[in-house]
Amino acid sequence: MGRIEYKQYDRFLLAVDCIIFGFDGSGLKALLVKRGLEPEAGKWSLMGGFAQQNESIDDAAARILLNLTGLDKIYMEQLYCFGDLDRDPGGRVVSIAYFALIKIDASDNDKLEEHQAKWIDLKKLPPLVFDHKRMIKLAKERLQQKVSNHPVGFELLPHKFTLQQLQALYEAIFERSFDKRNFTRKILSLGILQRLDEKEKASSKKGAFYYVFDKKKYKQLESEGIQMI
Amino acid sequence: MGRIEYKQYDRFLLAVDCIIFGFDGSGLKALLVKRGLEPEAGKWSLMGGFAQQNESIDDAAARILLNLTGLDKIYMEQLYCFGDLDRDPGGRVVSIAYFALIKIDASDNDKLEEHQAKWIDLKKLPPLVFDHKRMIKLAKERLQQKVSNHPVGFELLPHKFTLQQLQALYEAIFERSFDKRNFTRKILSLGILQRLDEKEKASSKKGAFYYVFDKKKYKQLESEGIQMI
DNA sequence: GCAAAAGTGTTCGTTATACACCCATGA
DNA sequence: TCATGGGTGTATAACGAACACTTTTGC
Repeated sequence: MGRIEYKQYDRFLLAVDCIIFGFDGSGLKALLVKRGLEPEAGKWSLMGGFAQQNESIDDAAARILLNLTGLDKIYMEQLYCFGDLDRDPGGRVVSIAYFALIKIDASDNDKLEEHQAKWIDLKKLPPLVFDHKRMIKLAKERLQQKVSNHPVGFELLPHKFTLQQLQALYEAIFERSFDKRNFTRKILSLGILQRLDEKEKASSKKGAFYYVFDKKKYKQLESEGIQMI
Repeated sequence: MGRIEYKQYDRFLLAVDCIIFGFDGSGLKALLVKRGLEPEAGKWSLMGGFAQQNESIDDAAARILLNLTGLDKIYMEQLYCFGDLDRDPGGRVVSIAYFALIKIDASDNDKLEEHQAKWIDLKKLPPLVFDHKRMIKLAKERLQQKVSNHPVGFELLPHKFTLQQLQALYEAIFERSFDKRNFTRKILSLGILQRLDEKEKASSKKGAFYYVFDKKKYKQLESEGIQMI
């Protein structure tokens, strides 16, 4: 069985664009770069690149993320394939968008500078090339949906975090506020948080307990379908 | 701004594969064809084809669906992009899967025969080429999710239908049974069904009222986020 | 001792679930 | 008149939403 059967069909450039989310304690942020390629070079853009024949699309996405952030083994999920005729004025390019969740201070600053990358609050997005704003919008909706049913939000927080940080994250993702008592009760009742003896003392005199996410307990629940919010 | 900037990058064959769902009153069905192309010609397969440069990916999906069923303006949604290296032994092909919901008796039978297409119960799937079984599995999960929040199930039923038909559809999609009284109350409370004066008399002596889906009422609710099940 | 954030319970309304009988009709 | 599927109500449990005060401690 050869690899020649399909030669008469059209071939496409495949871009992979990454919506990289981060959280710094206040707003939800996306990591944007200054586009290095014509057309539209110098404009704000998602980090992207072209897929190569010798890698899967998932691998291409991981490569592009690694290239920008120096990070590996990151939570990443395919978002959508954008295939409109005229989405890229530089040519017929079909783009497969991925979204990633990273700890905002874990990435390699030298690499970020290389690409003139910046964390930009989702509420203050500058004009973006092509259909990248639409991609971010869709990614945010998917993140909301995802985080409602799966504890992926922890990917955006430091290893240990306070309940207030967690709540601030949810409030940033959903752009609404939650009642502190209800939120705490709900989250703790899931049984996937483990309280440490250690307290965060920087932001209050009393100090707030740190928690860590207990992946083992979560895995038990995952199959049953968890309701986070 | 020319269309030459990207010429040094790899190009890909893009397949579009359609998971076409139908419902015949008992089980949930998928429309499968005998593959007409090497490799694996003659094996059961999803209906698919290659995308062309002069059409959007969405248009390619619509073209492929039309080609098989003769149907147009069908509920269709992009499912996922499958991009593993070795998913198609005939070559490096990235496939974008779409799922469609059609009324099972609306399609053009001549066209179905041309492609040796058959409606096959999802619980009795034969071996399928490539990763098509995985595509169907994912499509079913997405359908369940979709139908929980949006009244797309109506796309699978005749224009007028009884509550029992609707319940049977939901039971087929979710592979579980619902309590008749609770189901009826829930569905009617949404206010998107309109009862006709007409009854279906074939399957009972008393006869069951026909309902139609009131799209206008639904559109009002849609933005708020509806909870179907 | 006071300012500032942490932590904690109760009430109420809504929603989901479980469950069984009468109705209308054609044969 | 009886067999068949159609149609309907109620009681209980679970969950989500609203709401305010006490605790700790560094200054």
